[in-house]
Amino acid sequence: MSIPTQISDTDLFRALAHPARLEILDFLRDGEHCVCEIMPALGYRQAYISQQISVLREVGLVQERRAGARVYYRVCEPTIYVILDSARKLKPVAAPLSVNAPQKETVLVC
Amino acid sequence: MSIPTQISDTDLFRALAHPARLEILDFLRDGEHCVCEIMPALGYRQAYISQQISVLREVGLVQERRAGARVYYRVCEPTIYVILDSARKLKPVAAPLSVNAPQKETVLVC
DNA sequence: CGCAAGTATTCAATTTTTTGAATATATTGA
DNA sequence: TCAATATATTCAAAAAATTGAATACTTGCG
Repeated sequence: MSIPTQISDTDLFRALAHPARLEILDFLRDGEHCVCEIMPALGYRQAYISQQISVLREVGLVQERRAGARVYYRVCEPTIYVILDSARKLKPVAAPLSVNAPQKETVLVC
Repeated sequence: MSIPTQISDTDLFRALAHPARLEILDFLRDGEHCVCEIMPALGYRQAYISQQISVLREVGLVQERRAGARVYYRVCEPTIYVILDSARKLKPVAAPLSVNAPQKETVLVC
């Protein structure tokens, strides 16, 4: 119940390191949506979506707006889309690991 | 032992969701460094650094260059610094959660 | 009030991640 | 070849994340 004064960068990345949460964030790109709209769009159970959204809320990525029995969520940090898009633009150069020539040099003991 | 053809965005964020790995990435901002340089700079054990670097390697963020007994690591995806810097620029607005006025509107059953 | 729709929370079992310890591998030089 | 330096890997115990199930809460309406 403490007021989350400052969210650490690792906490933010942890929140993003989850497929369903990324789907939710993507679904909120065009503005706010309530859980009952997200549910059929992404095909998850209601409780599951609430759980994941609560993680996004904890790190301050989304904000809620109550409208009757419904709660509309919206991303309150547009910067996360910069982050998401940058992450997806990363090249898939994951492997090669070109081990170059030994490159003789003065070797000092660490 | 498979060739990591494509790294998912969640895998990338998972790799970033760790304080020591972020420290390593930050330390590599100014270019390549070997484990024995990272060790004293960050104050972690050798094996620990190797473990964390191996995670960064798996997602293709760093590349190695052997020079004698040493292995120099460098970030091969400069874009991650865009991501890191963007993440840190996020406002700490994590809490307020201004629950607005109910805002009467036509309510449809989901 | 009582019910139904919409949403949130709690709990437990499973899975994954973390991390220290031990050990293995690679390279260089005597 | 042996020893020393540098790095990587393996393993197991602890900690944390995931997720389904059950349940609680909130709102509006009759």
